[in-house]
Amino acid sequence: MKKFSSRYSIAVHILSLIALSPASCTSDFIAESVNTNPVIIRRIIGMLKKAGLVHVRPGTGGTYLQKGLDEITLLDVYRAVEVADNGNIFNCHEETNPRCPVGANIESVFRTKMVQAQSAMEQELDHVTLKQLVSELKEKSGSI
Amino acid sequence: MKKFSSRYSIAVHILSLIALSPASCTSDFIAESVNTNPVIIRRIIGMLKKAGLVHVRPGTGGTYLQKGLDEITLLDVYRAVEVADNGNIFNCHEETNPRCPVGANIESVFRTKMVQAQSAMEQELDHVTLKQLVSELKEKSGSI
DNA sequence: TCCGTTGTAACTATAATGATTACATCGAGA
DNA sequence: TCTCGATGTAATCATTATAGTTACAACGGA
Repeated sequence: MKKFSSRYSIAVHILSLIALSPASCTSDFIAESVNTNPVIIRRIIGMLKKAGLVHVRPGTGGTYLQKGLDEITLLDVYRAVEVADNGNIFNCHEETNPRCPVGANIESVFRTKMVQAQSAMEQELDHVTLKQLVSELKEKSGSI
Repeated sequence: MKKFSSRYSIAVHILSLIALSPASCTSDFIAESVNTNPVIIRRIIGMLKKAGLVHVRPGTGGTYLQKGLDEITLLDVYRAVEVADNGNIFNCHEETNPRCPVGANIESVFRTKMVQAQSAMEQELDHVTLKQLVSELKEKSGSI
């Protein structure tokens, strides 16, 4: 199947870099760490900006977190870059046959279950702050 | 972003139909309730068969559940039709810069968090059996 | 044997993703 | 003020998953 795009992991990567070295974070620098094109980085930063997570000074730039590291959760980042129209990650086929007892009711029953499952996932994401994640990165790298 | 395909909801639809009226379940009949092409149905039934959830008699057909209704959970169905190579729904960008403290460690840290979130979702799916779901369908439709 | 059904292959259209080039614009510093 | 480095964004392209459709071989009960 189709997974989530790598936008999400890249967004977390970007925010971690900003948290650790706010000075030198140009899109070129970040792109080198992520190993992709600077435009990809700028696009994702644009989403993070729109979500109010970072502030960017145009021109000779500079990107800063707009909240504290412990105020940003993985759910915030997820919502910033992986937004479906209504937020539901589970698709349900529509326009089923209304004269069939299953076709008439499958959508509402199925959706209810999926909302519960998705909520469970999002709660997990909401429990992890960027602060925790960055401190784990520091541990692993030993330095910095 | 990209949602899960509608294969999943269609698979649940198919299994519900089989549970309710095992006799008349040809792919044409099911396709009419789902409102799609019979080939789509046959493809999905093929996946359910491969997962050991149903048994199909070729030729002048007939499709039957291979387990009890209360032995099949929404997680079983999910795994039958929405399988990613390694089962992970969250993608992580790879080949990051190993000389960067973030690039070198982001993948393992990120993956750990995502596995937890995904597990929470799958546990929810595992708690719902087809039996429950079908009984809710019956309630809603009043009849059958 | 006949006919309805399944099992698949092949093809098309659509959409999301990721990469890339190009360029207008901004703003700090010389 | 002018230059230069950086951002913001449009446009294009290749790749991939999904969904729909046609076509046809093969199966098996009546």
